[in-house]
Amino acid sequence: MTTDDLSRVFAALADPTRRDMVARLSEGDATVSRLAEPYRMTLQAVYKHLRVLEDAGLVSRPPGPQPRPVHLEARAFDLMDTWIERHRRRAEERYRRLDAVLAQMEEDEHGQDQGDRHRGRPEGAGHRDDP
Amino acid sequence: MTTDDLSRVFAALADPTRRDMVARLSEGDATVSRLAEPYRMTLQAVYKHLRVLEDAGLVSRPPGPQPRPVHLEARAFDLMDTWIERHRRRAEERYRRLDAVLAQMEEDEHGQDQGDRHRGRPEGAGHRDDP
DNA sequence: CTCTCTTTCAACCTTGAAGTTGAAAGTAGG
DNA sequence: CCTACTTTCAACTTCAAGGTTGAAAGAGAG
Repeated sequence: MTTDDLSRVFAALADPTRRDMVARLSEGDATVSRLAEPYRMTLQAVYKHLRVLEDAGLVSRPPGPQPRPVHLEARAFDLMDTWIERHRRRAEERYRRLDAVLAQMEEDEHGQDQGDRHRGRPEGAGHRDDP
Repeated sequence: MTTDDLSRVFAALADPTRRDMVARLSEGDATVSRLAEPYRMTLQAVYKHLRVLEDAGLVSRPPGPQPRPVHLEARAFDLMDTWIERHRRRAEERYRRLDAVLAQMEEDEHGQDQGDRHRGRPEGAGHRDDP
């Protein structure tokens, strides 16, 4: 089911430790050992967290000489941002247009599936994250 | 460890099904059975997902008569939004001010822990999500 | 009252996430 | 070369997340 990009980003940020790492990296790149300092955790665990952030595209580590610094990829925020904004906007717009709400209520009460609002949904397979 | 609010919201949206539910709810409230239609999943599973969304504050279900509709709480997006924007901004600002980067590099090379940047972290307990 | 639909509770299974330990490669620098 | 630090690989534990089944309450409609 190759978890999609969005899922990876959200999941990555669902962990407080990882969020803290991102927060600190937003103030500047850092070596892993330096990054790991605050946490009561094995170094390997920190590397694991970094892998998750890396797989989500939130962080990069340029190849090369040994102490390779961790770098925040701020562009990775865009994915979430656009998703969130899209739906926030949809919801707010709907909230403003009262008529739409009323139409919805009528449709629901009459049970007539004549309304073309929620028709032809894919029924099971593909979701509709980013149409 | 009472997972904090942010973690709950991010975790809630880390699941494709749940994200799809939110996407559809952004177009209008819906009854649970209607919401459940597209998914190849037990009704109980859908209720579980709704519980997660509800606990995250992303969704509400007014008490009252039986088919209680599910409603998107668009305000719940604000939490994530401010978090994301805060760090995105920090990162971008840092990127613009080259001098800061240079100062950082010097500090790192000299190894002087005189910099008050990362000092006195709570060592494992409280993180610094929303100072 | 009874039948049906909605909603919830509980026990269970399976899988992945987060941590740990232990050990092995790389890559310096002395 | 040897020593130390960084990075990764692998096996193993613990526990919660997503699903399932089965059954029990609540609430409306006949």
